[in-house]
Amino acid sequence: MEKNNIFTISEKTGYSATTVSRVLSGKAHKYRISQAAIDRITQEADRCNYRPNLVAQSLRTQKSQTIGLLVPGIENPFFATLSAIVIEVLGARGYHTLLADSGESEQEEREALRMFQSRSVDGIICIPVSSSPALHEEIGRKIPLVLLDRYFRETKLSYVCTDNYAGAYMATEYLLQKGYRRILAIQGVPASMPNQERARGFLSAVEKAGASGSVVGDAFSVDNGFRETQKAFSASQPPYDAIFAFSSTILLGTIQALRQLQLRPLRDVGVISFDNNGFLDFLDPAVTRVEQPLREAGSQAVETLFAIMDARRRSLPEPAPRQLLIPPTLVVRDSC
Amino acid sequence: MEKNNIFTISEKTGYSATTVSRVLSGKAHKYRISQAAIDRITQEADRCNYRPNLVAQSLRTQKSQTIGLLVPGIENPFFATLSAIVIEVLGARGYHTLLADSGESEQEEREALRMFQSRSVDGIICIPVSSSPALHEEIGRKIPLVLLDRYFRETKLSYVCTDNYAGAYMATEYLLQKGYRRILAIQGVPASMPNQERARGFLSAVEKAGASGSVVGDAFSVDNGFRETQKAFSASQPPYDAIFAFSSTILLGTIQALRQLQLRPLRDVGVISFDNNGFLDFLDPAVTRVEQPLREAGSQAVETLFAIMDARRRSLPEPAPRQLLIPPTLVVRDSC
DNA sequence: AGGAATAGCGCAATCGTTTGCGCAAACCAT
DNA sequence: ATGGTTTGCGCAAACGATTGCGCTATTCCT
Repeated sequence: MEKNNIFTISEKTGYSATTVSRVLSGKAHKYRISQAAIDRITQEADRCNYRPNLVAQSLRTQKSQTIGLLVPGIENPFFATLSAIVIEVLGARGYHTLLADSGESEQEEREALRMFQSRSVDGIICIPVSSSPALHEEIGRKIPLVLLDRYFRETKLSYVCTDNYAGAYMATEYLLQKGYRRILAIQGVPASMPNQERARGFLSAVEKAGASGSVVGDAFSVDNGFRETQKAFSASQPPYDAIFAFSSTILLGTIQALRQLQLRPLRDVGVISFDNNGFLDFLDPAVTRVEQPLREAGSQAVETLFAIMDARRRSLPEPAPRQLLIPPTLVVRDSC
Repeated sequence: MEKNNIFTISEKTGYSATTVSRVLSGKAHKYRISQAAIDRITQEADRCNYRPNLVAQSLRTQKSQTIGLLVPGIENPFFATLSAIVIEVLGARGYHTLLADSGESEQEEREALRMFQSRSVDGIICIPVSSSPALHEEIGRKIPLVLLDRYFRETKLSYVCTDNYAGAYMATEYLLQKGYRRILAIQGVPASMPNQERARGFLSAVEKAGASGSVVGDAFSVDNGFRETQKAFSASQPPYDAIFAFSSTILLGTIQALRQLQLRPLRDVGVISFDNNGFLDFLDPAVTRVEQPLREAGSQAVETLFAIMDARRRSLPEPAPRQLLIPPTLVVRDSC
């Protein structure tokens, strides 16, 4: 395992480490290095298969070509897809991704953010867990940071999120238009912003139409969907004619419960869901749903991050935070 | 953004940077630092909220507390779950994860591995894409490396994979035992090792029972499942009474095709699948399947990696490669 | 009292790059 | 010949930590 750095190349070629560095980092022209030197050095570099030590490079330049991505649970297909997109888009720009998973724990989130800092990542994309923006804002002052998918109500931080209000409103309107009048919405974590917005959208659509609707539940889980559905539909005369599941996990619980109760989606009760999940097409009937434009969101987040990074690099005045709400789309299938 | 390193702490406290470093990296006792110094230094460190610069630390110690994880597509729920587990287990050991996604491209895989090297990660866990082990073995000589989920037939590298042969054999036996005699297996990428093993397991079970079976298809995709199913079952007297899908994506295609052909799983044709995917429980009927023990695999991979890292650290003779095939389990549901 | 042992700490080199400055040689014009 | 540019390159100081070695007091032992 002989070493292999700019000094070894320097010795072999007779040029100084400085010149070697300049050639190999592509600054040859800027420093007017002769063609002869360039040729000799690059030739030797290939020969010994030289790769710059990125750690040393980072230390010196204070840039790591790395972005920290913090997600609350990569096993969730929603976050997995989003991560894949972010990683891909970053890769296309020559950046690597340090991925941390907070597992929905505020504690873990704090640690991950600190770790990103210690590691001097060049930027952070974060799907936050905590309810207070304090830490994020503190970190955001030092390192460019963009929130993704979730945001804080009052914050100067940039974010890119789904317009959950609009999505829920749209879904509810669709149900109403189809003739459903008594709608049960099963929500996820009540404290989370996306959930609140969905609830708000749902309720305002219901109210506007003068229909009746209630919001129940407390987690983005299959279990929660199951329990709430069972509770609501075990009466012989259920007070609802449709269900709006605020996530695909909730939906699955709902489906399971309905099946147990011998009720069929569409025929006995209208069903609509939130979330992208190709799998919903394979249920019978396929489930009508509100889909978030993940690719759009992921690349906008990266875009926004790079804008901030760029401004800081040139020490321009920080641009106004870019706070994007991307409208989701209604994917119509056969469940209502 | 005032800086905040061992020198600033050194100045504030009057101790040398050396002592500060020793205290803050927990080596105080080893170097017999006085309690007074320890107290003063840690106090100052908290006060200014000091975090060691991990980049500098890595450069000096040649350890990064980072593992490179290379997956062929994080948006695939299977890899997403596996990644989540690996990340979690690594985190519990105090390691961070640099995640790269090869997107099933050999080119990307090469670059990612090189990048890991430049970054001096302490170890690599890789779900490989390429068919030749050459590069992996080269890298593996320099950096501890473990293959996960896929492996190379003749290699000295350690790996942890599902015993796909056993899994397919088990599934096929189950079908046979249920009375199915003419089984269609729809496979994924024929060149990939897991696929070959599944095919082998399927065929040998069929042969042993003297039943009839064929293997068709060429991709782990919904589309492939759809096409092959349609092709095989559009005749009025289909030559098969059961389908074995080699992945859950293939299965979905199959379900779709059957639905179009007005055939029902279980009633008209037995269906069994490979892969973990909780969603399979929500199809109607729920799909019987061969599930891989992902948690087991993920943590065994980490375990194995650390064993190699440990041996190298103490420059012990490299232990014999650990090559694990983990038996999957049959999850019985209602589709056959 | 004299020497050895120990406790407590610091010097300076090191990891591999980058970069501000400056220096010598070559070239050009007067 | 003189002075001014331009060309091509190298010195040495960073970046922020770690660590082998050694130095000075103090304590201990006989």
